[in-house]
Amino acid sequence: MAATLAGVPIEADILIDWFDEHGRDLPWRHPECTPWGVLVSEIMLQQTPVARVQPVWLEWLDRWPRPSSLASASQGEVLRAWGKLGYPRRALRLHAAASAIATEHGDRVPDDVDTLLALPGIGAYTARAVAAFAYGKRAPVVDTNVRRVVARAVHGAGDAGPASNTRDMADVEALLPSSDTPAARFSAAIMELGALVCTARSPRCADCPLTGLCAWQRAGKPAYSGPAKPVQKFAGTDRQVRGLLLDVLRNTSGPVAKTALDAVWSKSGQRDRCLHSLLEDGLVEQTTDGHFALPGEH
DNA sequence: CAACCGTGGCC
DNA sequence: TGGCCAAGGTT
Repeated sequence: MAATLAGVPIEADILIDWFDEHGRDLPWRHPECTPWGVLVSEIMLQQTPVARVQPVWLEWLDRWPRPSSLASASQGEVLRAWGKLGYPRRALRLHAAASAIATEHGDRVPDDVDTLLALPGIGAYTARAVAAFAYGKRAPVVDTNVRRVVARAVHGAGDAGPASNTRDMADVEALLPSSDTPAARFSAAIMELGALVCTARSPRCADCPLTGLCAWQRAGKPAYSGPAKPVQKFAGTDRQVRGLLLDVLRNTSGPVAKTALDAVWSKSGQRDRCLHSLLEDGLVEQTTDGHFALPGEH
């Protein structure tokens, strides 16, 4: 079934040629972008769209051009600069990763997957994305875009089922060109195809370079028939409340009294639970006089 | 493996 | 309007 795409060099070239012509001009793809810049982009892009990441990324690289410069900032400064990208624990983990890189790796982002995996906030996807995009290495880079393209083009399914790291990486491994540079370009290309053409909602099959090779296309584009994808609620959840609490601290220069935090959510039980969880996560600190502040800002 | 962790835009 | 979706990771 995967035989149509098993002739790797041809399909890889098709995708790479398409990417050369249609890939977006993103700052972290510029030749002068450092591995550190690539790492910062990958962390910011975890579950956050490119359009919101780009301006923040530019500020960060200007302000903290090396891991050691970010490591020198306080956690509060980092959380403020993170702004509303979401999932602020990513900012803290990136700060911690920067410290480890500065002190244990000579201020140079590691280039091998296993070393990258040992850093906070870097998982299976990000480690391989950095190896591929920052260092031009051959590694199966599997994100939501790649999983969708493989599900369709290779397996003929309408969409990817539940993620299975081992299986998904094996699928991509089988498509990857054998040498480093083409493999890294292929990884960027297939991800970009999923982002721009083979999209989740209304894929633009008419613009797809794989039309004719795509198993889903040849099967008549059957609808997705796998298990229903879990829907993440947001309104009313702790995630919303934590976000509201943190937003107060981001928008205030110094420590705030608890009454200021009490104003953002009416349910006191949930409010307090969320404040405690933020304290436990190190996203908020309490001052000696009982006020609350971003970590390291008092 | 499932649940949890922010935020905003789109159809 | 509200569910879906967005370059995941950790527990």
